[in-house]
Amino acid sequence: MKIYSRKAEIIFQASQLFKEKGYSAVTMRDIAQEMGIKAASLYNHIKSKQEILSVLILDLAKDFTSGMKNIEGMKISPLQKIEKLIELHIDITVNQSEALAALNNDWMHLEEEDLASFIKMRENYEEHFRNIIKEGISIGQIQPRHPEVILFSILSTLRTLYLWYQKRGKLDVNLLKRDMVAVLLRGIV
Amino acid sequence: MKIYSRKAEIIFQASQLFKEKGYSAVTMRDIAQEMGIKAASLYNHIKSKQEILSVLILDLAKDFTSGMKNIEGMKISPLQKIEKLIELHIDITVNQSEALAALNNDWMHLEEEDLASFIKMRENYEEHFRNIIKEGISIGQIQPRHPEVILFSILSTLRTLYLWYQKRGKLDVNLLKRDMVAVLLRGIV
DNA sequence: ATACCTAACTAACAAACGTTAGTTTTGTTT
DNA sequence: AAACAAAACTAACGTTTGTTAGTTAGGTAT
Repeated sequence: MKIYSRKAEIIFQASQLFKEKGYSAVTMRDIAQEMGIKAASLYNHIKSKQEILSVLILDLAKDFTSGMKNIEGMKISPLQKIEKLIELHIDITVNQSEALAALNNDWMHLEEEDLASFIKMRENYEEHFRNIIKEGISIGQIQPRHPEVILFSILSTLRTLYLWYQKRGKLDVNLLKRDMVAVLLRGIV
Repeated sequence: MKIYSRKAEIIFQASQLFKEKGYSAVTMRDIAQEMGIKAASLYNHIKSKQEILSVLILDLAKDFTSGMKNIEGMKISPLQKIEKLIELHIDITVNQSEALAALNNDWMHLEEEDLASFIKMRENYEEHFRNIIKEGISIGQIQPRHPEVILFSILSTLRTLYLWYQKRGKLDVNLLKRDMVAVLLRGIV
């Protein structure tokens, strides 16, 4: 992870602490200690603790949104789109697991417009995902089960993959993608 | 939810707040307000904020442990055991979603022996689950894929079911069990 | 040298935190 | 009516919280 500005460095260190203990349990003094400086010095680079959370979550949410837009524009089948979405989540898990943890666990600590904007983006993302599933069902490519159950079972696995990916010795990404697609789409029986 | 003692009532109200904002973001004054009393009054019934978390998480962890023990003792196939485990998780989701949220999100805020004891119970639970999967593979009842990937995809879905169950209008439990078993075991394709 | 910017520092603030001590209210039992 | 236990209260404590203000050290450009 190459870091260019002092601000980005702070946000990165903070994200690691957020991942471990959650936003509310991490203090500005914790973050400062990780940087080897005093808490007050952080404010030469960032506006507030809240700004750190906001940058982490909203930037990542935009990545998901643009990833979805990109995949939707492809001329491939619904099932292939779902495969691409699985790969998108895995790439993000591998490269930005700390921000992903914040997005998953601490989004409710965003304030005002940031909170509203995040919720909107998430609803929008799920809506597009659901439509791909529905289309897959309508052309007989996906089993005619409640789309909501399918959407949820895929998303909940992908969203919490970061918890598990680190624990089990960081296996090969391409292998992981293959296995994940197989298990999520074709089941285990 | 029938509540018998004042202490249980406090723990229940606290669990609802923990589910919304997480343990660290909830103050004793928040809990007191929910009870219609002052924060200091809580201490007539509980020892500490930490005790609330400990009761919530460890009691539920014991439910999982005893549920697993019960299912393991049944004279049924590995696949049927997994079905029973899925049903166990769904029952707990429906009846104790608040405690489940605490167990999922705030276990790391347990202290000392409680933390150690929780981690041990969780590792033990996963170990038994994994063994059932492995046995299913060895007798050809489950596809010969990495057991870890199967375990994770099932568990991550079941563990976060509480987030989704409330949102989508509390559908019938038996229907949910049937759909969940179908999607998790037989896939969507 | 001068000025200037970056990034650290010390010191402090007001608010919020979990918790304790001691007291009063409330409702039930004798 | 007196006694008792349960459960509330007020007041306060020592810490920790996010944050601000003003200052200082180190490097770069004029």
